Amino acid sequence: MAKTPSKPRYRQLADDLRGEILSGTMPADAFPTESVLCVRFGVSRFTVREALRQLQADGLILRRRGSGTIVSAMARGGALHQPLSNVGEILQYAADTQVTYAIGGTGGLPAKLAADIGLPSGKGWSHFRGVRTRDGQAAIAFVDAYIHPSLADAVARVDLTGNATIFQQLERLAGVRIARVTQDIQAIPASRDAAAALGVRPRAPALRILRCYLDANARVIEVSVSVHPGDRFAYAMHIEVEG
Amino acid sequence: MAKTPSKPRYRQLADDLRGEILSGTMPADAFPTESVLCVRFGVSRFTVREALRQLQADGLILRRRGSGTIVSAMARGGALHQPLSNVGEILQYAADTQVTYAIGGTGGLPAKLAADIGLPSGKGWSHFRGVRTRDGQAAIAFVDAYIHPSLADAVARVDLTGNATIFQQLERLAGVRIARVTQDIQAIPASRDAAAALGVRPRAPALRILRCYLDANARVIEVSVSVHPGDRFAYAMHIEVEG
DNA sequence: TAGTGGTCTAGACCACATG
DNA sequence: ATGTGGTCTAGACCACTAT
Repeated sequence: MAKTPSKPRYRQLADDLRGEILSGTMPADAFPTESVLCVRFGVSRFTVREALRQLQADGLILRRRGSGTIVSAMARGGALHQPLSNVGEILQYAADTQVTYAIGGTGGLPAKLAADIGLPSGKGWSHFRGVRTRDGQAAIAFVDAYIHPSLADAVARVDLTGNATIFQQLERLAGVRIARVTQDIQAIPASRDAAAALGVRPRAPALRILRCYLDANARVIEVSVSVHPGDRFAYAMHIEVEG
Repeated sequence: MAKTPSKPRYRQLADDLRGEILSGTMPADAFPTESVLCVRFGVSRFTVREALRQLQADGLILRRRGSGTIVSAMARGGALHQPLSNVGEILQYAADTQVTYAIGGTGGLPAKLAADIGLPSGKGWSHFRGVRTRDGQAAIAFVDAYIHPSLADAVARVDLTGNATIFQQLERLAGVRIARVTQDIQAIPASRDAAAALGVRPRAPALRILRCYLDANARVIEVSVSVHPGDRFAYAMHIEVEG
């Protein structure tokens, strides 16, 4: 046997249902009732509701008290929009993109960046700089990443080319676990460096996403600044309103 | 008695704890245990966990199996960042901002906008155009909003000045309930109209947020396009990584 | 080992939408 | 009136962290 991390049952159930929805097996207007799912899968209502909560957060289903559950129209929607924003996926549009990093040495955080996130500049942060592309097309992101000094040994083993994000590699190499990510999104004029890397005019409108990756103790493990060309990149998300 | 919407107990509990956290009454490193909260508030563990789930989604607390619950460092953080992103609040930074709308008549959705969201242009959509300001300071948003034709009668009663969002008013006036909001965030050059309203150069970097407000049946009730000046506006959010 | 949060059960009552 | 999803209880066992 391979390793079996023993997924919780509600997650397994959610995965099953997600498969049925995305493959089109599930009729859009006749999603099973909670009680039906209970008997069909032999689990309690708690487990069913926990699974459905995940699917709802993923934007796959809509639920209404008294009325029932339906499959979201967008879930089967065509190729244009893919507004699926798993809490995890939102960070790893990496699946079909590739990145190439160069090592930028170690030092303190840039003063302006440190001020923005309310951290001392410090010293010993590892710096990477890279470009993310999609299928060999034009670049979609110019990225600066700064890794906490305590992870310097893991940094030496980071793969500089591929499609994994740095924080994913850190989780594997250094045994840290990211518990929360903060994002700060702003429109800025592209810097000379970014413009050159992205193939746009200097000062062209660009989307800057400043991310802080926190571990379970609220310590900042990584800080990244992604600059995206305004005409080639949009950040899609959706929000469920409280029931 | 005034109306008592009878909030669920887990929400009441969440509000109480949120108050303690934000006021600083709660010691950051000694957040009560689930079992302690059960006896202190006389509720079951389910109710406590449901409340804590809300606080966690709001970014106020961090939880770890075996270890316990702690108050997020940012929760007491200074004035600079206020990364609180209630699922609901994320849309209504309206609390301390004011808006002034003008009626733009009725008609079809602009062709380009309709194409972006995959909707037919249609006809009979009500159009508003306005500016949102913060405390009389410079404008922070130039907004175009389009309301679904079926709500035309409610539109006539919309308050054009104040700090409520249009979709909040529609919920009250037309009895519709917004179940989901999709957002599409992009950097664009400010149009002439937007630049004039926001007091920036034409073609200056601006943040465009395209929102679709969906009801429980996944019907698009409202479409809004907000243009924010890049140098005065940042969109802050945070993401909890799955446990 | 003791205590934490994570998963799960088997019930119950309620608010709400639909026929 | 029936059935839906939303709230809530009182238990239980488990995985994990800390000591």
